[in-house]
Amino acid sequence: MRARRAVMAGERETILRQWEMLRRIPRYPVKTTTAELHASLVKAGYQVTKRTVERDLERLTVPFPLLADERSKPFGWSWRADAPGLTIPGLTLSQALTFQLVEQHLRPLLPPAVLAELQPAFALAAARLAEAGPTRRSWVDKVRVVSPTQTLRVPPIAPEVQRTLYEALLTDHQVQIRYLKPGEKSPITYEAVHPLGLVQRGAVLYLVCTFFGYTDPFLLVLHRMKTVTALEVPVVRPPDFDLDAYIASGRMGFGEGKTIRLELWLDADAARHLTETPLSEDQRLTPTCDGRVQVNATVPETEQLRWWILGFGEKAEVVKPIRLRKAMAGTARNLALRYGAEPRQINAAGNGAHGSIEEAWRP
DNA sequence: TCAGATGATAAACGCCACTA
DNA sequence: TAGTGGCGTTTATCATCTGA
Repeated sequence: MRARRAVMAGERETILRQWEMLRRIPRYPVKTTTAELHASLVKAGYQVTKRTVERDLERLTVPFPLLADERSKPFGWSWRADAPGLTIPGLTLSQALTFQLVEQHLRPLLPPAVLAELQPAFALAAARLAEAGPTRRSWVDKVRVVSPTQTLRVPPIAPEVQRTLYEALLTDHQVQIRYLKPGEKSPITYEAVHPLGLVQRGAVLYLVCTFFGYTDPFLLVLHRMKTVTALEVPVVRPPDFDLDAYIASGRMGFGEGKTIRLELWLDADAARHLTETPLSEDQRLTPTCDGRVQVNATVPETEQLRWWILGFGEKAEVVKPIRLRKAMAGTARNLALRYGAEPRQINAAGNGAHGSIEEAWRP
């Protein structure tokens, strides 16, 4: 009886040690050696010989997808690249769901190498949701992220371009980019581009970068890049550059980084959502005498702001700044011209007739 | 200067004895 | 009886030497 108990204690020790070993073996292409594993286990308090580690590895290769690179000594041990993750305790349903959401929505932003590393976790999450049964599996069908604006198709990005650029961004190295500007027939070459950040805006991925020795950040669109070549030269970051501050300045909305004090009159129903999702920290909403709502807020002056206001149609009226009001009035005039003309007239005249419609429109 | 030979060292593995 | 340590053998790698 006492002997059996001692054997069981030994078995438990062996299982714990082998479990520790499995945790210490990296995923391919990273490898570890028997000596490294042995040193690591000894450090963790498992006083065994290297010979035992060798035997353990040999045994574990049968039930687990382990690889031994025997092309040279010492052998390199690793988990197979496609091996499922080894996690105890297993993923909870909410963790599995989170992984699925991450996979769906961050895939365009994650470097291919990072995605490859996370692939086993994604597979584990999918398996966890699948094994939860039909009722729980429907979780996946119950959660969606939708765009508040018109959905556009994602433009294709060359995998090699994306891989090289992400790698350079991760390791802070300069790149050479062949870039096809819209309307151009042949690409131009930017010799030494300093990647500073990556921003997804709707369906488009932008590289925030500097080049030509300028410190003012510039935007390049990933799907217009024809080739990206990594350079062995470190990135020089502008000392005061901050990606969050850059985005907050409104540059991603195609502005000049200026802010304006906006006064906008909105129909009450159109203004309702601003009570829950304000335009800015200092936003003020004031009812007007004609039943509308006066919105005052400090916002970046961008094209995106104009598109947002135009999206309300006749329900929005810009009061201040005057410059923006005039721009909106101009857009409205042109719209009235377009919609006032018969489609046949537009086809015949190319851009339509103006006279009577121009006169009929009163700001 | 370079290719081949040689020796030292390290790693892998087989085998045997011990132990709980 | 399974797990382990330890020893001997085999093999690979690397540094050094030698001769063309």
